[in-house]
Amino acid sequence: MPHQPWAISPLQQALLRWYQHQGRDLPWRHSRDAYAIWVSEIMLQQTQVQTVIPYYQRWLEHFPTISSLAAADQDQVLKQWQGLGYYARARNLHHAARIVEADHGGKFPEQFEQVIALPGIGRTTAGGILSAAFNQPWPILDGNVKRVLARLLALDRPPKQAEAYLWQWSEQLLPHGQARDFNQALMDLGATRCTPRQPLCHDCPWQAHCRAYAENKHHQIPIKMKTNPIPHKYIGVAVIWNDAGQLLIDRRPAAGLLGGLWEFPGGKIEPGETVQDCIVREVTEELGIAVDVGEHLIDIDHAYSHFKVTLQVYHCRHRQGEPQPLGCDAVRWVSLEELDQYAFPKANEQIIAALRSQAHPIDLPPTDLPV
DNA sequence: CATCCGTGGCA
DNA sequence: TTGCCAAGGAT
Repeated sequence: MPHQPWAISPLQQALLRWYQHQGRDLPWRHSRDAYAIWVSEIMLQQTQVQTVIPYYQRWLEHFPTISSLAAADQDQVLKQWQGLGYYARARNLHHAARIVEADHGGKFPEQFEQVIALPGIGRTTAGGILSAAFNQPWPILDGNVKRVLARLLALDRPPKQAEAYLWQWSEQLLPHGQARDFNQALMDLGATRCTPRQPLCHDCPWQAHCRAYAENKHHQIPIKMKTNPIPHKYIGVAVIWNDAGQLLIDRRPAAGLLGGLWEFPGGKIEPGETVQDCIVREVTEELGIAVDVGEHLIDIDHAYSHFKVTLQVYHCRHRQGEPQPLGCDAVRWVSLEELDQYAFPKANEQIIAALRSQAHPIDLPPTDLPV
């Protein structure tokens, strides 16, 4: 802590002055509602501002209060989050809203210990909410702040390996009484000037204070960690039709990858297995039904955070057995029109688009698909 | 403490 | 086309 926490250093003043004129005008900055700011902070985790803005607006129209969110069911919540990714954020936000409703009378807590105890809220998000909503002097250390501080200090190792040190600096730099603006200013600096590639040092309020710039190292800092190659998986996916022209979808288990989202059934193609074999095996294991595999619909390449997939999607005809949720949470027959009501992963949206643009169930051969 | 967890934009 | 990167948290 500085000896005089009320005094503003030239470093702090340069940033605050810059923010006053060059700071971004973002929707959540017009609000002091802790809930609205909370929603923005969760959506902004690992996600860029321009991606978040339309989701943020729609979310607050749909769930304007903590109570309305707490009262919603998980399918509604995930439908509003569909396409944003990292779906545990939505599940945790929903869960936390119910905790606030039950334990805090529906009012977002103002004590740090109570805030950080909520699921999905860590130290940075708690500090972000409490500083933005109530101007409380809690520091933050998100990706922007890590990069800005790494350059300011000419950090000689990856920020990940110096978290405690960077937290100390974030705390030490924070002017009490102006925590709201200062934290927002730090993030704006990282997002608009001190960018990952080609930082705009000529237009940076901290140029004169920046050690990386002084040493001409701003292009090499922050130092990167070496990344491991990611695996590629091949997945057989079944678009299963019944005689009523409906499609079979299942809901993924609540935990793990894409938890709680609906999908077209399928699974990993094992070594030495054809796609058709894989699909027949998977629907037997996961749903307890027999299908005939028909025409190829589409191949979809998709990259997740730690592996890549190719989905090989085939039309199928339901032959035998009542679908059961053996390897999933739920199963349902739905019409093509009803698919809109369910939250699907991005890669599955392309399947739906292909179905809408290409085949209509009435046009499919009813009984004599090649096996 | 390393790994898991989505998606879009960019060079 | 491919890899990197972005307002992190949970386990």
